[in-house]
Amino acid sequence: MPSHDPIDIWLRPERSGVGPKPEHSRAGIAAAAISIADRDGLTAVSIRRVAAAIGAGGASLYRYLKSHDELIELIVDTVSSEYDLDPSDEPPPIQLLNLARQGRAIMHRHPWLAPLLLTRPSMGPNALRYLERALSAMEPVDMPAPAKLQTVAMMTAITSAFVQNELASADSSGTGLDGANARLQYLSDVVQSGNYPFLAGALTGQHDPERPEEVFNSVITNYLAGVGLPVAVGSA
Amino acid sequence: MPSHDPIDIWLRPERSGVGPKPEHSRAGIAAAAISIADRDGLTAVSIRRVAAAIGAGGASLYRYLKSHDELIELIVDTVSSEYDLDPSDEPPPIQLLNLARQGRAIMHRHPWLAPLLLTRPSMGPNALRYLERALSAMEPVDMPAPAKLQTVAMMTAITSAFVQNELASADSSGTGLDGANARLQYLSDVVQSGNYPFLAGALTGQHDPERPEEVFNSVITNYLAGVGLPVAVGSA
DNA sequence: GCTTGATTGCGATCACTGTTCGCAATCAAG
DNA sequence: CTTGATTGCGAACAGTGATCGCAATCAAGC
Repeated sequence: MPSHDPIDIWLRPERSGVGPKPEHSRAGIAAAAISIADRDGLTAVSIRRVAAAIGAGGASLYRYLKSHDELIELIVDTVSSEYDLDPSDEPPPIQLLNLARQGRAIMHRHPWLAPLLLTRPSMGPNALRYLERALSAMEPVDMPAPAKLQTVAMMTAITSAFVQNELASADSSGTGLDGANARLQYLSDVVQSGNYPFLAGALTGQHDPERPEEVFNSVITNYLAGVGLPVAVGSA
Repeated sequence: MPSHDPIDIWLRPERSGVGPKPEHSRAGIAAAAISIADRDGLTAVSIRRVAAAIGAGGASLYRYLKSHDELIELIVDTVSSEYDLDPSDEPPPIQLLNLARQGRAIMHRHPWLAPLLLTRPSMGPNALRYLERALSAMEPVDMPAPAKLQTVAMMTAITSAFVQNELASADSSGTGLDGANARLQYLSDVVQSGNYPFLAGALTGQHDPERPEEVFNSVITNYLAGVGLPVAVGSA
């Protein structure tokens, strides 16, 4: 019966102006939730914890949000405001690459973001501004508009996937204690079992210290070139 | 303090052979959990529901799994057995594309899979077999082994991202009732607001009925070509 | 054959979670 | 100054992951 879509939070006005003044705001709630997520992970972002962080009772948050899903929607859109969307006159692929690199930076700042961006549509005002900016960057490109939309969506999806890979491998090599021990033990077993010769070779070969930044650039550039936006020439 | 990594499930033997015979098995648990996830979504896969599905008490599952995370790890690896990994003598990019297409099919069969594959490492035996198979397909390719690993990881990541996009847009256009109404209402507002002219154009332009299958093929092919595996020539 | 001890099944329980309800307090509108 | 919508929130409910303790089981050792 109630549609409780994660979207209509953007249709509902924040205040209604009749009752007592709200003691909090969506922005404040979002800020508290983001700081909790940054410090303790996304699962720590519960209604009660966020409420406690702004000095409110648990049930009070439901005066500002209809559900926990809307809280997530809210923080996703809020961090999307960290994009610098100033116009530029560089060629389209360069502009898109720039947007993707900003996205990567934001996802590194907020490690919980990357998974969310892939799972949900995310249609808040900041996400819309981002989309609009990307589409305006592709204005001179000869391509049907829906295809442009698809291209942007795929680019951010690839970015998110790339960052998730980065974060996952950073985790496994990070602590060096309990987690890494079990993992190394396991992989060592895998290598020594002899059942996976190629994998063994790939795991024993030492990593080149290749800059992930460069790898990311080439991944995005390659994708864009594949859909018809080479960095060299601006039009098809 | 206990390491409860989601990995050591693969190090632990399933049985210990002393006490009474277990009434269930990891395979049975996995099958029940997968069927629940397929029907009611991933969030419905709770310890108690899976236990009830196999006719067991809630706490009994902890004799087979150390945590809910391990249950997820288990079902992810179990559906990974749906890959057909028979060897082939086709050129490497073709083989990789074939693997990616199988991955897409599996993720369509199990809509909860795509998000999971991106979030977790997933190092179970079936995942390892898949990796080994992909690496063996790239044997003739002149590329450092760790880079090959990265390439495979990125390919499955892109596949997962692509499928998540597919599933998300299928959802929004599917039911036509409560959800779609709010979404259409919202997008209509966005278009009519005039704040997002490019977005408005992209949304009003009608979708080409382009086959998603073809789009997927070209996305993967483009990526592979970008990392140095064009479909035309097999070696660098 | 019997004892021993590890192992299974599981009801009860704890600490959480999202969410709803009801009620007192507030404050703009008429 | 009354009215009525709105806020804040304690209490409660259903479900979650996880732990503990105990009865039942069953292979190994004597």
